[in-house]
Amino acid sequence: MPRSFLVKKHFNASKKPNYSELDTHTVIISPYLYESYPMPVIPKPEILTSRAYSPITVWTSAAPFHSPLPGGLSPLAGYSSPLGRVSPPPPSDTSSKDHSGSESPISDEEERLQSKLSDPHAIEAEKFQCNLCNKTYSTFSGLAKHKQLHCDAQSRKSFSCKYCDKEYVSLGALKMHIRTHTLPCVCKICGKAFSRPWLLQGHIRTHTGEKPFSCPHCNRAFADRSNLRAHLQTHSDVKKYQCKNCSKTFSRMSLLHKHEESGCCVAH
DNA sequence: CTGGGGAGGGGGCCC
DNA sequence: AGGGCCCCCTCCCCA
Repeated sequence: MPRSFLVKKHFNASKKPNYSELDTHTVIISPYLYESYPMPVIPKPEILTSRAYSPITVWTSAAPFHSPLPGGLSPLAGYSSPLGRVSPPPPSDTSSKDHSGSESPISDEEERLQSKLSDPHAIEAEKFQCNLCNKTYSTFSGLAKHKQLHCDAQSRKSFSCKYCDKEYVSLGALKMHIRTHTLPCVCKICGKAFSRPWLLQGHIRTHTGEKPFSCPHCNRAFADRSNLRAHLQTHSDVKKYQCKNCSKTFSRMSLLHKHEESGCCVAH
């Protein structure tokens, strides 16, 4: 079943937002790709190594998340996701690895400045100087503005997405993320749009029926390597995901979650 | 209800 | 720096 609600269709180009700064050109896969596909080769059977599985991942608040953004850098107000899926407000997105959700404590610099403010002699003795670029300002507000617009942002290497509230440490990572909003890779056959070319190529296999990933145990074939990997779990006596209470193993984390939600953990 | 397949998303690593 | 690829994950559907 097509999951069209997950992707954006660019049927009407006039409705495409103007992402002039970071947008990438729309990628149209060459017709040759629709006609002939290089057959990926699996050199050897994929055997998943069992590893310790911790069913509950706890994202600690160790990593500081500096939330205040200058007005010009704040996420677009009222932006609605083009993905169709209506998401809850970002702060509730606890699954994201990019958000710790914790507020950073007052920085040393802020503390120093606050102590200055409480000490008039200190204010008189020296100008307000940026500890990063050594620029001096006659007023605290001037320094604060400078730091907010310049040095703090640079020192954090914080690149904020203008379509959501995610932040990245590099421009490259931000550009990669923005593709998930702009979806520049469009399927020539059905018009579905994807963030990356290889996602589009995987989608094209749904049209061609190509299944280059074969199971070495049962000769089933899959169009997606991840799905083959999940399938291989079904051949294993001991599955990858284990219930910490009853030790029953499952081939997928979702099945383990269902098992736990069904009351196993309560029963013990 | 459970297990599994299909389809797709996102971050990280490597070249 | 950017693209390709890999891995892990999620969601939906169906037998």
